Amino acid sequence: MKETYNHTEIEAKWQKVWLDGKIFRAPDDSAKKKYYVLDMFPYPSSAGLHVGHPLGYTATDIMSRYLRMNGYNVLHPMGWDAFGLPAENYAIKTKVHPEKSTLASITTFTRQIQSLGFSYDWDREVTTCLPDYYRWTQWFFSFLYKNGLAYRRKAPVNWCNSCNTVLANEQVENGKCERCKKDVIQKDLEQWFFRITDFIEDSGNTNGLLSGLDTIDWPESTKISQRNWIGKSEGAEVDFEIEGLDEKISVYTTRLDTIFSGTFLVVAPESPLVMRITTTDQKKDVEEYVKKTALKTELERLELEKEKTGAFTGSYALNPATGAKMPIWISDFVLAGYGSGAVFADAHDERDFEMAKKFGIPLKISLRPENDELWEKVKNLEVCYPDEGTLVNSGEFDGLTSAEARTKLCDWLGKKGMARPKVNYKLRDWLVSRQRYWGAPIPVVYDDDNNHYLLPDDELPVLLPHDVDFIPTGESPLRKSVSFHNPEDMKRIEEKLKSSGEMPKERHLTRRESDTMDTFVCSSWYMLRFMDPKNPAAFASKELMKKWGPVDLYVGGAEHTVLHLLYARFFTKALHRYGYLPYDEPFAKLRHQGMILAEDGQKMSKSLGNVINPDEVVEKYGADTLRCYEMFMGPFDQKKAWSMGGVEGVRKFLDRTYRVSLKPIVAEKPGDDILAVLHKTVKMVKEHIEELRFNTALSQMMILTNELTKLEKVPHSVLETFMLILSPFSPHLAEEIWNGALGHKDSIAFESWPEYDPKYLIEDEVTYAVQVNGKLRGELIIGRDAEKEEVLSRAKELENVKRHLEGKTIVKEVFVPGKIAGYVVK
RNA sequence: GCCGAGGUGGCGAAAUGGUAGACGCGAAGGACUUAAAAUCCUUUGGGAUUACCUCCCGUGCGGGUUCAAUUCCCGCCCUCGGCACCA
Repeated sequence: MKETYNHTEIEAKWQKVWLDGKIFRAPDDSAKKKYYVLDMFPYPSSAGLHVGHPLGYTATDIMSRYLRMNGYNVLHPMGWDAFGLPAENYAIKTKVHPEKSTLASITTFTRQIQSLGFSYDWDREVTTCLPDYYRWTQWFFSFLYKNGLAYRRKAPVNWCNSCNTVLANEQVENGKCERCKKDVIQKDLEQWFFRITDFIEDSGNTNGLLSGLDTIDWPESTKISQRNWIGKSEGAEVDFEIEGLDEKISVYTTRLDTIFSGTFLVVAPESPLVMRITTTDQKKDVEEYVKKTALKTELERLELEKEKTGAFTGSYALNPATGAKMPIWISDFVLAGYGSGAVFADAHDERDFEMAKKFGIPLKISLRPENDELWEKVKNLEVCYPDEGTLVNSGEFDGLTSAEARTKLCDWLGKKGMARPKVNYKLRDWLVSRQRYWGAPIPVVYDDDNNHYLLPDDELPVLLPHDVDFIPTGESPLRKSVSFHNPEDMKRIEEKLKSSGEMPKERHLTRRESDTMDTFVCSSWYMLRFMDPKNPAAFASKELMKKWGPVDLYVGGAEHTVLHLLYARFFTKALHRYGYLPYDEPFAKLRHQGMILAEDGQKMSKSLGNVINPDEVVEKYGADTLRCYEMFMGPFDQKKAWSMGGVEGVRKFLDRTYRVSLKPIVAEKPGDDILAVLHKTVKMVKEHIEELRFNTALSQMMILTNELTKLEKVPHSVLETFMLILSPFSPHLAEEIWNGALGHKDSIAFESWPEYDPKYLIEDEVTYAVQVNGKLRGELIIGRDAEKEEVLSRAKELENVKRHLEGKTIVKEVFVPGKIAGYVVK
């Protein structure tokens, strides 16, 4: 071995050995117990790898290497989430085809990831933008369609004017597009949806998206986010008759206890009901208001500070509890997509209260708060009281609490057929069609009457054509592609559809579906493809999915708490329901990595010029240093700021470790002192790896290196054990020392994880902290077997302790074996 | 507004009822060197005292439980993240 630690040479050498030898291949036929460790696969951006990527990848690599050494057959794959808008936007700007730029980015990412020495099974690499992958994405569309879980519907949808495409609810942030941060507007369009709402509750033996959360080991905060996003609420549906019309309005409420104070109804302006109930007198007002609302952006509508707006329809509904006439208004604070798009309004809701005040609509009170002072104000309609209380002005229900009243009122109205219990959810079906080019084509064709037909399975894949203009026009770029609508293909498909009887004889196919699928569809099932990545006959075989799945440990950023993680659960549950999978949750254990901030504490960004390039760190300090540094920065799941000083500190640790290996390596028996530190380290590293507490695992190994630095000669067995536990963190250096100084022939990667011997952890002498009234007053070093009486009487004799006991009476003695000797004095 | 995470030296952080600040960075001093770098050693929360023994204060703030609280309980403050007119 060389005199100095040459990371460049060492790392290149071992990476070649690992890659060429394919030593991390996960065999399908191994008898060992399986363990599936998965990273959220990256979008290969043209900016290259970010230092945030190796944080998660190092953690999973440590776990994978650790588990292999513990006898597991570890599946640890890597692939590319390669469809998506950035490549397409880049194409619009530069005319470089997205496929070209994406494949170039993948090449860069591959080189960068491989330069970090991760133990991926590269034979399982998948790339979502290649036909052998996306033909199965298309298969999933067909699978969902055939089971009634994919459907086409005209609905108000989120439209981004800048990206020229529709967006899923999950992709709208504060009324702005998740990607380009421009305003999102509402449009009525016919789009494809996946019926994710069908999987909220349990059905058959498939756990729902809600109850399934109780079966998986995920961060509680992520589970809570998913529950909130699904937004289950339990209430009642109440019918309101409309005066003079043979029509009823059904309204959802969680506050049936306030029904007696309901004085008006508010309907969403988009509701189809609006035109039917508007009287001739009010037509002008209402139409004007509806038009104005339609022009507003999502952001304007969400503006919370704004005054309530609205228009009177001229119609009246009848309160089912009191029979009173209730004017029906329209206002944009009522959401068309939730419940029935209508609410009954009263004085006990802040929004309704505001609306009534603004338009002079009469209000009534039906709830009394505990506080008398408040009650005076509430009674006089000076303030809104939206909380629960005691019923008043509610006939026979007076005196009940809100909770009691809700049940009784629902029964009472239920008997008259005017109300029933009802559960509502915020989660909507997933809108998956996008008017963009760089995505998986939807396997559907249309005829001259605009009827759609699912393509037969043998027509898959529908290849993405290359003869397209990327400039977004609001119409999908694929629409005008000539090769996409090749007459021969269309004719063949038409014949197939006609011979199967799906298509009437008199119709003709005119076009393919030109929308592509949301890229989240591609990433909803990739964890399954890794289990059987080359299968030409299925997205993955049942046997291999049973063998490898579910993912045992999934690691990625917390930004995917709803989008990807919810969609992937939905896909898994759909497959489970139809018998493809023996499990209904894709990720048994999930952990998030914290964000890495720039040295200035801000987010890394090109415009701030504070981005750290992992390539430069690898070149200057080495991959092992980068890996260990990122693990040493702090708790894995917390955000933390980069520090080049910290990088150098970790590099010094590896330098010192290297120098330890240059000392004389001797066969003689190690001393008890070094064995005590060694075995303590083995124990702690094992425990801390299992809890993903890599920072403290490394601290302990630093202590060991510091101890070894003090020795003249290094016992062979000590260095051997050290390299074994260091190898998951710093695999190149560990291999080098294992093969060089320690003289082994085989890779360290498949050696057995060392056991620690508890006998070295027990010290002959222990130090007692001696406390008087809980304050430290001295230390007592004594044999570990010393009895309580002996410890307490010896501790009492310590000079300083004596001083604090002088003139006081001992009222209690405290004894914690091996730790505390204490006296409570008065 | 609601939900979640967090607040400990000059800095990143340890310690989940038992000696607060392990480990690392930074800083100061020393050894080696012609010198520097590298390396090695020592010191390093604040204050009093300098007898270097000891005492007081100290984990966002205010209370409480306990012999003992960063840790448990109650009430606040601040920072960051998510959701947000969901009736």
